[in-house]
Amino acid sequence: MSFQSKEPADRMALFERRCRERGLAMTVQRRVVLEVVLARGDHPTAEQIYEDVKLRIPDISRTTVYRVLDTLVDIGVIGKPSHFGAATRYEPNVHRHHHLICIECGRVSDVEDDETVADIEPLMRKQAGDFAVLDYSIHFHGVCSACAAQARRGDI
Amino acid sequence: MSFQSKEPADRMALFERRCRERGLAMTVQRRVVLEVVLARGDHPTAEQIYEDVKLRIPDISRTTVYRVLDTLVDIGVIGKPSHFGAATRYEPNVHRHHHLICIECGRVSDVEDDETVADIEPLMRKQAGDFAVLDYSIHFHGVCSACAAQARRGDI
DNA sequence: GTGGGTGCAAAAGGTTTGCATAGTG
DNA sequence: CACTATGCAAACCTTTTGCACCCAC
Repeated sequence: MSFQSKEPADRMALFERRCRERGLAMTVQRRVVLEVVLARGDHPTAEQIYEDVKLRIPDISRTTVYRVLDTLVDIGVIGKPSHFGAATRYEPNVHRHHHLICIECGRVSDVEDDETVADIEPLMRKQAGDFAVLDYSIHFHGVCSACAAQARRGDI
Repeated sequence: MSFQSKEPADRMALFERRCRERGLAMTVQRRVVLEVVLARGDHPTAEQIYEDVKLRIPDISRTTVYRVLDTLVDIGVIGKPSHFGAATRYEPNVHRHHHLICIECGRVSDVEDDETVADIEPLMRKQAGDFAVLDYSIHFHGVCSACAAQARRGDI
């Protein structure tokens, strides 16, 4: 598990390295979008990033911001919080439970919380600080048995 | 922490009770949308639910499905997995970390994982089963200090 | 009968795509 | 100079809103 420094300068160096490795052009747009994301401490949406970038590149297009963000996530220089995809999902389960999310096929399945609660309860208190934690939900990312079997058969 | 049975019959009884308590009409649409969500073991999108419901109520409108789903979540008879909202978000953080999500203002902040990993590692293995867990991320839901302060001042 | 619920159509986000142009390596 | 990345416009997908009609209570 390689820890990546959050220092903008280091991250920018990582960005340049990754671009060279993959033969990607280091355009002004990519550089500025990355700088903007690093400069914000929060979790901005594409639109918020677009607004910030426009201050420095007034003629940039929204499309470019979307494409650049995708690229930056692909090469691992910025992150994208775990999401179930574009559309809202619904589920029969109304009590505390967690999710297994297959990174291959996207299928989501439930994990009951049961005795796990005991493991996390102290963590909830610890993480609280000045944030009052009321509940939590864990997203487990991995490969489901179906996709693993498929990969084993060589379909990759 | 009240545990709600997932048995369709029980859930339907709960639905009827909640509707009566709140003076909500028990329409065919609400009943069928609920039945459809309970009948599916997965985490369907509104569109998938709409398709299923249309088999039984061919003239139902998409709008109604959206509105009914909202209502069913409100009265707690179905769930909606934790989501950061409509738009995709991006973040500087690329290593394992978790999120505090304020249920009042929607602001998201990071929680470093650090020693927490040790607490969860056995859980990752335990939950695995035939699902190969590669990573996980915890969403903590609660009230941030700013919103708590605001509530204390009576702005609720 | 009355008020909340539904259906329709239109609009409002958010994101993606096709194609011509511009800029990087 | 070649090829990739960008910009524009239009399309697409998901969700919300306003308004008239309908039906459960």
